Amino acid sequence: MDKVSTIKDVAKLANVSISTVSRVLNGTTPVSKESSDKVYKAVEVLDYKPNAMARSLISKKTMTIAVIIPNLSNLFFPELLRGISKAVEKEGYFLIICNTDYSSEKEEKYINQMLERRVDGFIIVSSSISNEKLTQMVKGKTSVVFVYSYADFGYNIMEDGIKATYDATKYLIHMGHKKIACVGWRFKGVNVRYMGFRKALEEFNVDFRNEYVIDCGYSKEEITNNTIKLLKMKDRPTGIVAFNDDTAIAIMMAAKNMGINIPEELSIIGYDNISISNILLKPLTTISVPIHKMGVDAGKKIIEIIDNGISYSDTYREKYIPYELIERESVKAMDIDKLN
Amino acid sequence: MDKVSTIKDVAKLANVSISTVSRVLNGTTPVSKESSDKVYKAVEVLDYKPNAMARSLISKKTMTIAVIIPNLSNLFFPELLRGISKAVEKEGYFLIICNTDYSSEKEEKYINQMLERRVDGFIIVSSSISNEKLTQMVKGKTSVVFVYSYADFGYNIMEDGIKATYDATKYLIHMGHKKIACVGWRFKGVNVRYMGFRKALEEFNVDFRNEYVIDCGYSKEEITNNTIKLLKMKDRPTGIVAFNDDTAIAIMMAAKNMGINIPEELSIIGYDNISISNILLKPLTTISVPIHKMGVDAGKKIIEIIDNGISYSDTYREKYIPYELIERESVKAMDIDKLN
DNA sequence: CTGAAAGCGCTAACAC
DNA sequence: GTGTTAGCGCTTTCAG
Repeated sequence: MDKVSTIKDVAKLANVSISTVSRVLNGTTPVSKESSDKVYKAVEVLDYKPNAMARSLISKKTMTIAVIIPNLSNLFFPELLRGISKAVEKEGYFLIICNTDYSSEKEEKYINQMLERRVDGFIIVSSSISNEKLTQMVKGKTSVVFVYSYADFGYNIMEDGIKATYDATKYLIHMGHKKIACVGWRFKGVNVRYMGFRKALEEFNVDFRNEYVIDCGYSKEEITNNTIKLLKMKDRPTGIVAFNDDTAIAIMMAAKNMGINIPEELSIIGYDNISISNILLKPLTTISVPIHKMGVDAGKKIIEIIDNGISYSDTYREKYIPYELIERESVKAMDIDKLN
Repeated sequence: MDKVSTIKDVAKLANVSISTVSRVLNGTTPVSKESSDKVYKAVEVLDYKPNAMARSLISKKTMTIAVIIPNLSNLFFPELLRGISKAVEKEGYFLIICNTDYSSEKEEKYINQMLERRVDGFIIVSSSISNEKLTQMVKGKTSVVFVYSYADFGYNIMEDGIKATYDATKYLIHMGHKKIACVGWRFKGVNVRYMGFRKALEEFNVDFRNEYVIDCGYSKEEITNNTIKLLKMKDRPTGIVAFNDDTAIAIMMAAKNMGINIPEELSIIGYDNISISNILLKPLTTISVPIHKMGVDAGKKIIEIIDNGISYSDTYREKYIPYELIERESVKAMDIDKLN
């Protein structure tokens, strides 16, 4: 590899001091045309590129934002990323992506490494770190925006998850379903979706059955295996509330492979409305969340926080993002005679 | 924001010199237990995190790899990213993602900025920069791996695009189609897919019709509009070769909205086999490319190049990646009577 | 307008 | 073992 040239090389070739080089390159102080011409020529000849790290060391700005995100397979995340990326690039910031695989150890590790890199800010998505730890790690130390993370400080973006899942469940109930299962996660983080599910069952007097609660985490494989078990029950559910579309899709595939028709024999409602949910084998009825917009919001917000040095040290939560239930084809109304 | 502490603060608090601090933190030289204990305690108290930039300035290593990628909407790219990310994280590297929106200006800008940041290497995906420019910009200056980019130097990863598209087109021909269109891009970069399409038509003596060539770039909107036009033709094609699955999906949707059934009235073959292609409204017949594996390969390779200082300055192209045609449900065999 | 010099936070000789 | 010193590549006073 060719040796990269430094400001010194440029200065030497242009026959000026390094401060002059710095000045013409940054336009900080007026410089004679003669000098600046010489500098530009030298820069050209040497293909000089200022070292951003040396610069950052002084300016204390890295123009980079760390995105801590649990995975890239669930399309929700790339879509969010797209929004973040769009908002942030416009302002000249760059994104470093840290994939945690839903592991809190990895998440901690990455946050610390990003802190060492002195990134200007963080966007932490679906954090799986405990609140106390999170507080200790980042509160007051850097700018941060949370998305789907239940921190008790900082700026948080998400919709009302309890209500949304409540609505999804209610929808199934109103469609005449009595045997309703949920598939997702139960014990990870604050489980608003599970809470919403329970709430709806309770409120509408639908039997809650523990064997209809599938707590399987986020891996496709686990979801599939557990769903198969669920659908093999003698008394299987007629409707499933999936805690996200990614899960709903896995359930659909499992059902398809078992020869169970959707929605005739099994209704499914998802959550997220990821872009592909309407072009599936059976277009998915789901809770639609403005994913891309959330990304853009998160991106804009983190920059605002960085630029204005706002510190949302105390609890602050954006008003919940609006969501909406989209009816497509994956849920069927139960026959009247089956209603009782 | 709290002031972040430096090695100096630690040294002062621990009552040792900064070199001692550095030594215990890096384990470079033995240090007395007494000193190291004091240092650790001070680090703890001050919550000291070494400044990675200062460190990089000396070590000339940033442990970061820039990924230049045209967009995040086509699922091909997130899937590739996932592979890259997986391979690279294992070795302690981080990814900085640069979204070019298929714009060569943006691409140039980002490459230069990443050069300024002294990233250890680049993975450039689907570059839209000319070969000369690319050579001038990066050749000999940094480590780089290309994916789907037709550079005449460096390490390149891709499959034999001409042959693959030839196979896709041949498949349609063998299924009895005589009126075959292609939808994709024609003039961007080296257009191997278009070449493969033409080659098959020619070889099997199928009429080539210029109005069946839809050169519409990558935007969903353009694809949709152009497809509608194509399908409104009095003498519309019975089969379409889409240059990627993302395009195939847009075509499917357009057809659906026009009330045209797939595959009964229109056959479509895609390219990429992105993960959702088999759970679509109509599972897509497509050319399957090992996307995730390509990502992993790219990640492994760039690290190998960085670590060993290998410089693929001269033309070097990995043996083409294997691909395979996956038959699903989006292509129909034409009736015998229509064969002539 | 321009150069010399200090210093960003750290590592790596170099002495003791 | 440990402290002092010289940079890494750059920006920014401070003189002139």
